[in-house]
Amino acid sequence: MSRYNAKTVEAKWQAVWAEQRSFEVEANLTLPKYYVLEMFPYPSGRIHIGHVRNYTMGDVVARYKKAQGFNVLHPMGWDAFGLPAENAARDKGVHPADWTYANIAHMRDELKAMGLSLDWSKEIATCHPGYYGHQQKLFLDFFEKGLVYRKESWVNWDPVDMTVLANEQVIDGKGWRSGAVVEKRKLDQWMFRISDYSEDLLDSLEKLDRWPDRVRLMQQNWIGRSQGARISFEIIGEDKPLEIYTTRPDTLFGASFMAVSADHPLTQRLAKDNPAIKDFVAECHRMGTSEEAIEKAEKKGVDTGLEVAHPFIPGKTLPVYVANFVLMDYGTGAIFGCPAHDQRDLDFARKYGLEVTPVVAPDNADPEIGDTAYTGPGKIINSDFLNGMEVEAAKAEIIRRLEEMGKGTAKINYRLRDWGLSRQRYWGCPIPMIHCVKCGTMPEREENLPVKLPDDVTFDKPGNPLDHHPTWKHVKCPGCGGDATRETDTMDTFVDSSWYFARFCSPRADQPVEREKVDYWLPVDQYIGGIEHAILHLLYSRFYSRAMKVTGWSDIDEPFAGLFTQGMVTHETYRSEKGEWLLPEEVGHNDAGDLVELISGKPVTIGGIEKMSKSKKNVVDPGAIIDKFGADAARWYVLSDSPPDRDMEWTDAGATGAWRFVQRLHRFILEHIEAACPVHAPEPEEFPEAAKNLRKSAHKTVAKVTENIENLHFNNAIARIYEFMNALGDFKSDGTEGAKWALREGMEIIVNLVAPMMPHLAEELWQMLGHDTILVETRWPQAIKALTVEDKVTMAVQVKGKLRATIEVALDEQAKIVEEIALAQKSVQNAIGENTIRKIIVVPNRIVNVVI
RNA sequence: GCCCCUGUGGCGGAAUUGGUAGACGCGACAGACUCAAAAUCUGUUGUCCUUAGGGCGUGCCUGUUCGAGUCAGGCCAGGGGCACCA
Repeated sequence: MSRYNAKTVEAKWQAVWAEQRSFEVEANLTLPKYYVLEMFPYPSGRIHIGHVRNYTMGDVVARYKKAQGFNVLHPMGWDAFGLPAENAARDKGVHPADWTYANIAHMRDELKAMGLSLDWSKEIATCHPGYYGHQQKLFLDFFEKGLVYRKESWVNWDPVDMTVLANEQVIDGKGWRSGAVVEKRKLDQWMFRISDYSEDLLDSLEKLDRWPDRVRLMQQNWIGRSQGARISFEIIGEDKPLEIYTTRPDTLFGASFMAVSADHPLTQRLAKDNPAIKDFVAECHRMGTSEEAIEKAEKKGVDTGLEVAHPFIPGKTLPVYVANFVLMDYGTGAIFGCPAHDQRDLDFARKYGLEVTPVVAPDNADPEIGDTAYTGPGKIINSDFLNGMEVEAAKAEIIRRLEEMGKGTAKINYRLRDWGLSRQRYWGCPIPMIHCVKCGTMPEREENLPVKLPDDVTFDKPGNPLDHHPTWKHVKCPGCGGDATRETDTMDTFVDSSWYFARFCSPRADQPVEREKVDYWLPVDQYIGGIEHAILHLLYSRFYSRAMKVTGWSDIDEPFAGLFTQGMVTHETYRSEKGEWLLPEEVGHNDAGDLVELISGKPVTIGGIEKMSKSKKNVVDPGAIIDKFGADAARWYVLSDSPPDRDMEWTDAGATGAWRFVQRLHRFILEHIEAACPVHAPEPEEFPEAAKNLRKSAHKTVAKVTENIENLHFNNAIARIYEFMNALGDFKSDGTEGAKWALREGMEIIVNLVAPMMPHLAEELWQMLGHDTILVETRWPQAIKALTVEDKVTMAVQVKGKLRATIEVALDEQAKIVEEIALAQKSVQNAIGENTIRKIIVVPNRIVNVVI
């Protein structure tokens, strides 16, 4: 018998779909639309299992929705700007564009081999001027509406390579290539005013009811709305007060010091003639720019010698410190320290011998403070007029008093900062601005868009190639026509991915988007991607859709109506003797069974199981899997083994099981087609008992699989299909018309249910079943309700919560009768023994619990 | 450090959302077919008590409940994000 040949069959159906343009769609107001989108990939060179998982999930949804009669938009593109292309240019001497387009070509072939229902006619790449030119247009529109501005902000500076480093390029405070200690440096940078939308971005999370709760929670915490107070402290001997922000004004009587940021104007002024402060500020600037680095550093400070007056305790003064844990970007860049009720303040106070006065007493607990600050609720003590109040009441009262005195006010603060989009790199979208000595910073004229990247660049010098290009930046000012220079910074690649979903609606339009198209297709109905994008990418995209509304490009606030965050695909990490990351295929076992580097035979260290990432090289090439077992088996495997929202560790064993199922289903249809009735035969009047049961099983499966796919529980859908396959295998036909008909029905149903996951095999089987239509144009099966309900149920009988028997009763049987049957069981009687029955709980159709 | 998530057999996981823990798959073991292997098929497979029948069992500890994998509180372990990786 011929075995199923995945390779030829898959190629055959891919050709058919391409020829029939099965997945190319146009906006059509007479049809209900459904927009399925998976996060587009970075063209790193080859697809990895994470992509296979992500795109298979999206494909199942897309094919399922199409079978449900929706007009489905399912596009694909490339997040093609970014650092790795420049690294390749430096390391291998390849031009970033050549490297990127070669990678795209290879990965496109790989994706096509997966048989995804993508509309390839809508493919876009963000590094193409046809894309980024429109991004520049959007930037200019945003600039005109005041959504973009320029501000000095901090970057990681490598003093040896004379270049700006990304956070991931800073390892233990040192540059990854030079090894030099990284400094913070201030540069003029372009910013988006995302913080203007803090409140809206926060409040609108409520409406995103098809987003995972955890993502909404993460965004909520990220935006970080806090209700607090601004308080001004009089600095002794100074005219201007010190403004602070606090979320705990109720602890003001426990204040023992003030702390200001190293970047606070007061600090900068004092540093001029105080070497100790100057040195300390310099030390702070040697810390990285990441919040993690700042939080993990030892809490340190330096006394400025200044003192402030306590607003409520006459004669009491507090010393002012410059401290490394106070952020200039948050609040006012200055705080009061209340060590008893804030851990950082406590660490700091212990280090510098500052006083620790508890002012909140937890109920029935000793307010003695050791090494742990008390941050819980309680009653206020040691605080004059606040004594005896609960924390919340005390906050309100002290703000009222401060307002009376004109020394403070209630203030809502957000943690969310404006989005710095400037990057000092070549391989990104040029910022279309021009600096003129006379006119200042001017937007480029629209007719000059796109501002294209120059091709002739070199990466042999440190710094930004655009900056040392001989001619590119020298232009005439669009205002006065005089000599001027182009902005040489390019945009953060998050900008590219903040509107690509809108561009897909009209990917070849000569403006960023066409209104009718985005009005029809947006928002994305189901967006699928990694949880690692839970905050930044999704938040930036939400901001972008608001900004595009302000500039008239669309009318939606929220770009993604439904979001699904798939778990990451993880894999062990490997390092060579020298500490370099190694790909799994570079690693193997030697004769002695030790893990070694295959080329050199040198030992390999196994690291943790971590998210697959380019930088750690712990990636698996799925090409080999597809080559060996076919795309259908690979798709089936990534869906079957783990719940889609959880992390999945790649193992080779699972793929074999999927492959076996492909064979089993194919063989079953092949061997049983003769035993089934002809295609489109009319339904007979009578069914033998076994056929009735098969039909019940089939229709229950349809109902469950439909529900599972709706909820994206693909692993459960597959388990149900396996169960039905087992039922089909167990079916004994008696040769009657009813049996033949039920067998065909079962076979057709399983082929339909399997189709979104294994589309090639399903098409092939559909044809074998005698159909001359193709499955991608076939409607999803409907479960017959009457066949999905049973008239009998099995109920569990517990005595004192322990299972003692199971009983079979009629569906929705009266509680009294159920009790009788339950108590009649011998094992139940044994368990009850001499005890008296106190109560019997009957949960209909589920369980009986006899309480003794 | 801060925020979020996860923890169930040898393994991936299921559990009608508080109601029979371990569906389905992988692996393993035994058998059938075969000269043999592969493939396929059948059966067994949480654990302990030699069996009948029971005991124990969802990271750990406490609690709520007739009943807890599921809810609450406290721990432990692993993972993700922390604003210039994408």
